[in-house]
Amino acid sequence: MALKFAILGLLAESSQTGYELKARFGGSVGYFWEARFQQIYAELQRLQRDRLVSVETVPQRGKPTKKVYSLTSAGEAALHAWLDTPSASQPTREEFLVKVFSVARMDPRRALARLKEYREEHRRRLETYTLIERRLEESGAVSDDTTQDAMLGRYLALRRGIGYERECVRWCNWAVAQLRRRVKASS
Amino acid sequence: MALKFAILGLLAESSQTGYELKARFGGSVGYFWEARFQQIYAELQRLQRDRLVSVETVPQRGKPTKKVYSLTSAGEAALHAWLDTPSASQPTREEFLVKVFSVARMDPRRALARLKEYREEHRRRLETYTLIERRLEESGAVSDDTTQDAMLGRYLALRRGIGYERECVRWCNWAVAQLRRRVKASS
DNA sequence: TGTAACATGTAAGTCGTTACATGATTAA
DNA sequence: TTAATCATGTAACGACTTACATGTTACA
Repeated sequence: MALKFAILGLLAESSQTGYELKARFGGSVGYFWEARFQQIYAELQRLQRDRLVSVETVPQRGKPTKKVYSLTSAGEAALHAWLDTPSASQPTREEFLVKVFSVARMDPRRALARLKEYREEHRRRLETYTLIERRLEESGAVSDDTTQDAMLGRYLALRRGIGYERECVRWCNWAVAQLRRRVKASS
Repeated sequence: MALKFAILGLLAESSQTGYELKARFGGSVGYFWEARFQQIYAELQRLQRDRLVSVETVPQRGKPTKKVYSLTSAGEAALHAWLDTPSASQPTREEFLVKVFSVARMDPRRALARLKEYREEHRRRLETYTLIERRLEESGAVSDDTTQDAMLGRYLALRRGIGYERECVRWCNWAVAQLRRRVKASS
C-alpha cells in the first residue's frame, strides 16, 4: 500500500517517469520506503490500469523513449483519502534487534564487532541526514520557525530520520559499554 | 530470514510448541519481529524439514495433542552462524512517514488529528516498555550495572525499544507544534 | 450457552527481492 | 573500449497477510 501512495505523492509534485521516480525516492520518501526499479515499474502499470495515473509516451533524441506518468483526478482523490485515513499500527521489523536478542549466545568480542558495524552504518546515515538538513536550512527553505509549505513534509520527515538515527547511535554507545564489561569479565 | 532465527533463538532457551512460541514473541523478540500463528507453524515445518529442529508429539489429557519442538545441533550451528554474520543494512519502512511526506497536501487540522493518533499509539508502547523494564529491574535480573547473562539480549533490546518510542513521541510533540502554527496561519 | 485458552493447520493472494534481459548515448 | 546514465521490463521465488477450517476443555 505505502509504495502506491509514495508514488502518487511524488507524482502530485510533478509528472515524471519511473526512472525519475526511482531517483526521487532517494533523498525524500526513500528514507522511509525504498523501492527497486522493478517494483516501481510494476506499480506504475497497476496504477495506470486503475486509472490513478495517466501516461504519455515521449520519444527523445539521443535517449530511449520514455513514459511520463501524471496523477489523474482519481489518483489525487485516492491519495487524499489515504492520507486522511488513520494509520493502523504496523509491526516493527528490525532484523538486527532479533540478533541482539540472542546476544548472550555469542562470544562477547564478536558481538561487539557486529554492534560496532551497526553503529557505523547509522552514524553514516545520521551524517547524511544532517548534511541534507544543513543544505535545506542554508537555502532558506526551512527552519524551526518558518517552513515553506511545499517543504513541510520533507522537513518533518527529515527531522524524524535525524532523531531516529541519533537515538540509534546513542543506544549503540550504551550497548557497546555493556558488552565491553562482558569482554573484560570473560577474559 | 529473521523469523527463522527468531524462532531458533527462542527454542535455544527452551523447547516449546508453536503455540507457546507465538506467546513468547509478545514480550520479547516480538517487539522487533512479529509473526502470526500461520507463519510460525509454516516456518516450524520448514525448519523440521531442514533438520534444524526436532519434534516430539505429546498427547495431553484435557487438551489437544501438541508438538514440542527442540533445537537440533544443526539448528544451533545455523543460529550461531547467522548471529555472527554482519547484518546487511536493511531498508527502513515506516508507512506513517510516507504520509507525513505529503502532509502539505492535507488540511492542517486533519493532519494534526492523524499525528496525534500516531503519538498516542507510541505513548502507549513507551508506557508498556517502561513498565516491563521496571519489573525486570525490581526482579533484580537487570540493571545498568549488572545484568544476568541470560537476560542481556532481552534487556538490550528492551532499552532500544524504549529509546525508539521516547524519541518518536518527542518528534511528535515537535511536529504537532509545527502543524499548530499552520492551523493558526490558515484560520 | 457461550467464550476464552489451548492447539494446528490450508489456500489464495499481495508485496518485495533476486536474477535475467535489452539497448541507446555520452564521456573518460 | 569501458563504464555510467538513461530507460523499461519479465520470471521465479520468498515473506507475509487474510480468510477459511477444525476440535477440546474449563469456566462463568
